[in-house]
Amino acid sequence: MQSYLQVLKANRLKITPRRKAVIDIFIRCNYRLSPYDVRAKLRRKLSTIGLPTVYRILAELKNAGILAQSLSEDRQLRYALCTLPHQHHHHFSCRKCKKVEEVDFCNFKGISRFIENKLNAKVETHQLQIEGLCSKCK
Amino acid sequence: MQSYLQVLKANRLKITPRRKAVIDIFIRCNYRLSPYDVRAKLRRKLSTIGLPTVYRILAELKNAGILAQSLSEDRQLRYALCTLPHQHHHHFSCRKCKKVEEVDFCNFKGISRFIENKLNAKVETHQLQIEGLCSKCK
DNA sequence: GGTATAAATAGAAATCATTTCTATTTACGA
DNA sequence: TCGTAAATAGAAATGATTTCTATTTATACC
Ligand SMILES: [Mn+2]
Ligand SMILES: [Mn+2]
Ligand SMILES: [Zn+2]
Ligand SMILES: [Zn+2]
Repeated sequence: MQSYLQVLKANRLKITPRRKAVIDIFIRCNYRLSPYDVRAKLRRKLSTIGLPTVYRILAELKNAGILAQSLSEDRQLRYALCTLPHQHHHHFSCRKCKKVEEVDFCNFKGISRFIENKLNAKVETHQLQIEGLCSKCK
Repeated sequence: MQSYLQVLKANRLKITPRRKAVIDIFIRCNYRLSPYDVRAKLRRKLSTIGLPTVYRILAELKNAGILAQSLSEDRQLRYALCTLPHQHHHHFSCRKCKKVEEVDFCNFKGISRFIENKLNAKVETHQLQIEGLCSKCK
């Protein structure tokens, strides 16, 4: 937690009970959570928290590199902790329990070369979502 | 166009002016289009077309394998023609002009093995979006 | 420890892409 | 040509997300 508070400071975000509580949720269990999920969990500790506050904090933590944002199949927002914020990598999430794990590996160069050769295009970004069953759920 | 009408029949979708017009748009220029984009183009040919009709036809064509669905950065729906519906592949789209091109190649096995070994998980699906600048725009 | 100030928050309200509903029209098999 | 299920238009609803504004709070400075 301490290091996350440093990140908040580095991003000029004040250390508030709401922000600490959101980070704490993800530290305890790193699953893909919707803003509603996060609020439900927050309500156990904080008597009140507005949904706009949840949305804002999640976006701030994403911008600070603490959370990774993704979209679920129903196109709604999901967030999970990202513990490798400064290196290029991807995330694996379990279809059943929604657990998220880091995939500190990317073999995208092959496709990139393929595209640059065959289409004569310039590849700039790629976005990969990997799903399956985690070790417990499979 | 003829072969697309076959696909409609195979999917028990009636051949209507609306559906033909939508397919025609994508055949003429294969770009990532939003439902609004599609309607704007349709209006040049068809006096009236309801937005719900556009949404429904796009979803039907996606289910029939004619269109590929994706999400833009603002999380809204986009569609483009998919000319390789029965083989696993990905799509490259130009950030500037939105042109979409098939990427008939996937080197996902490496990451998949990495995950199955390191996380002891079972990988089931992956979803890859590749963006950059096409040959004309770069 | 005060205090000033900008940042953060709650709650209500707005936004707007997408979906649902229903009456009418249309494609097409018999 | 006709009957019928499918397709459509237009209005309305939905619901996740964002905006707005008055109030509260964290913290830099003394
Ligand atoms: Mn990560
Ligand atoms: Mn394709
Ligand atoms: Zn699991
Ligand atoms: Zn281009």
